[in-house]
Amino acid sequence: MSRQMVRPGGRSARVQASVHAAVRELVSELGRDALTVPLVAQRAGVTPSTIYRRWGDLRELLSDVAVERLRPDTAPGDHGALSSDLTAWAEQFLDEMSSPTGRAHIRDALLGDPDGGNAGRCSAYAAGQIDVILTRATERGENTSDVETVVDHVVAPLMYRILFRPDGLDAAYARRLVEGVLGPAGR
Amino acid sequence: MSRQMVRPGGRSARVQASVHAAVRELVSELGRDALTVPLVAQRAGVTPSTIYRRWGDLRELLSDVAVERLRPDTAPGDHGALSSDLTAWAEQFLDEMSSPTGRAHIRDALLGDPDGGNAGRCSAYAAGQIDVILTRATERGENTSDVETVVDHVVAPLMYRILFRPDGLDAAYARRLVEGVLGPAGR
DNA sequence: CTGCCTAAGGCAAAGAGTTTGCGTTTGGTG
DNA sequence: CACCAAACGCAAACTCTTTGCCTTAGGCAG
Repeated sequence: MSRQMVRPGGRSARVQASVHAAVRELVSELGRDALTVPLVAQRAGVTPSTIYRRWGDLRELLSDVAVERLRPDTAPGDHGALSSDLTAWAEQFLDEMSSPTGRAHIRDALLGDPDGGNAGRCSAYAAGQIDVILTRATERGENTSDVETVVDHVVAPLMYRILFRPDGLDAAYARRLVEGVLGPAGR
Repeated sequence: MSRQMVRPGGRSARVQASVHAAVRELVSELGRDALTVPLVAQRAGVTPSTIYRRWGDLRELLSDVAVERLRPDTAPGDHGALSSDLTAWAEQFLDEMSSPTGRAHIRDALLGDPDGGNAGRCSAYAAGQIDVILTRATERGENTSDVETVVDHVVAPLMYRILFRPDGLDAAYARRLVEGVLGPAGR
């Protein structure tokens, strides 16, 4: 239902853009909890029924918007070595995701997502970033792990704690996880 | 708002029990998506406003019920060795949690949970079970990891994949995770 | 370029769920 | 036993959601 095969151009695209923009504006103005479909519709200049028909309900709409905001907008930085690349990425990931708005986006993405497609997309974003880092390391001739291992040892613990135990998370924990997967010496 | 300091006995307790029971009945009869607050209220023999005032909304109520169902009802089995105890527990955990109803409970518990209290409770359940297993191993004289390590290396990957990538999960994966944390030889 | 065809949106009424004020019941407590 | 406040029931007001019907406007074939 989300990321639907809308007609690619014209009115459909305009409506989608305007609704997404309305959601972003209203979230920052009134806070996430104050949103309602009629409110978003009014700001976007459409009728509520349009939103209900396209997205089903508010949660799916928020899920759509959340996934977009979770998409990385830039390739991970190149610091010259696998261990620093991965550490920097993990620290930034934790920082972004563990903030109140980051957590809200993750929850939204997970929630309004009957088929799990949006959650899968989030996971793919992270895996993609890690793949870039590992590929770069391989090209340097470094000895790398594979993506799945890094997902299991770094992304999963970070995400688990963000979702289930938001307390006591800091950059040092992220660094420890990266050390754990590469070996203490940076391998 | 959930797990509130309700008056421990009398009517409040009866209402809570009857509402929880109504949720469980209706979920199994009509499916989770068909639930509404008025429906639950009718079955429970209370008025909708009672539910709204005690739980806030349907999601928080479902979160409450879900957490109860995620609570382990029995101590982890004793198979005589750490590696078999942990493997059996992980396999069962994956099996229960990755089923459609298990996933639904996890999602419900996470979703209707503004302050994260319910999610923390879920995590504590798993940590408690692992602690029992590790303590037993220590008493046997086995060389054990600590709970946090097992959470990071076993629970977190399982949960991450259940939530974000529900495909391709099987008992072998759970076994591999346990081997990873104990060492391939069972340590 | 023109004219169909259909997906998508607008509108408005009907339906359903949510919120709230007020009076009553009922545990807890001195 | 008497009091107090939490919790509940009731019902009205309100908001959100759903739905049928009509109009608009992309896309596409001729």
